[in-house]
Amino acid sequence: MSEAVSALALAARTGQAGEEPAYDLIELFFFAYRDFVSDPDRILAEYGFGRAHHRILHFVARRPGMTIAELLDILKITKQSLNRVLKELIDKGYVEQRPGQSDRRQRLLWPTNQGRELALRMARLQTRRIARALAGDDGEEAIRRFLIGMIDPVERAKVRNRLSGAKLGA
Amino acid sequence: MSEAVSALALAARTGQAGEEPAYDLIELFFFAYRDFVSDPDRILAEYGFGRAHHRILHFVARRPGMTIAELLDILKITKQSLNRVLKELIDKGYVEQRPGQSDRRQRLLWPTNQGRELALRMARLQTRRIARALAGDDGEEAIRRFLIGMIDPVERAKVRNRLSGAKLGA
DNA sequence: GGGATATGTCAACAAACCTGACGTATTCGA
DNA sequence: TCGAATACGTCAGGTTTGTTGACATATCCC
Repeated sequence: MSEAVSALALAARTGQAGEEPAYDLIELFFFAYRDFVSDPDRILAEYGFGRAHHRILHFVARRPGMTIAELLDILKITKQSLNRVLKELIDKGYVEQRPGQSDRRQRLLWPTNQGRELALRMARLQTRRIARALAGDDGEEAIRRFLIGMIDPVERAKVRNRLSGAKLGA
Repeated sequence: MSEAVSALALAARTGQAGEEPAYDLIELFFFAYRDFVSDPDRILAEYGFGRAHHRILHFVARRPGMTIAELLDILKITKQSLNRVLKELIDKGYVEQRPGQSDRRQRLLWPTNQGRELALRMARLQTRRIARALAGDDGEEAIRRFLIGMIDPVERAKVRNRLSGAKLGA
């Protein structure tokens, strides 16, 4: 047990990383993500939605009252790209727009009940997969640290704020 | 230390998963993957390639002599979709096709030197990110278990075989 | 009042996926 | 040995989701 640190983590520490690429982790990450997004895909198909709809709905449901600008910064896509998909979610009654209180140029995004339910349904499915992956394991904190570490340093602070501040923006 | 098991892992154990969705892990996974694939994106742009090229080249470089069928099973896309991108990689000299020895219907895929180098360049970049994420952490095995657990059960055995058998198929 | 900001929109295009149908070469089993 | 199954390629057309560039509108702030 407690078998010191892996060669990779050690290499990172000493600064001499990159002898042998971490092929297994690279591929595991690919396979894990491939299947992770396949869960919601099945539900979305029932509604005639795609992955883009899921991403938007998820963040709107999690952070009610978000601005367009913040959503763009999270998704890293253009506003034209966002708008096409967002419009469908609004037309079909999953998301609503309300003018900002302090700044009336903003059109804050809110989930409808329908939207909240759909988002929750997909989150539950993904949670089931995560729970299964964690079953009987006590390394959850290590995983959290790892995932945070995978994020661009510049983005990391933003993500932390978003995670802790979620749902409080309401 | 050794602070028992998380609520989520516990819920998975006891079978009563899914009270509260694991929003933080869901989102961390999204952000981590978003940035993970952005590394190779920059390199690919130099060559006029996209993410699809990367995935194909990666697996061909890792498992020289792979069949089309196996690649399709890994990527979970249609052969028409694969072929368009694969053709470009062949035309530009990053991948070669050779008839199978035992079964001459097969057109086995091999990386060229050029292809191997490009694949390695991107793998190194992703490894650097992974090494940074693991720096000073001893939870690498927990992460590996987690990622494997995220994969569809049916696929898991295949992935295990692929990981351990990689590069031996040559 | 005028510039910056937040957002929307029109148009054209590209990457990367899809379905469906059909063709060819090769293998394998009755 | 012949016919079905398999491995792969390809033609055609469609969808989703991203892009760039340009321009319009409403609001805020100095």
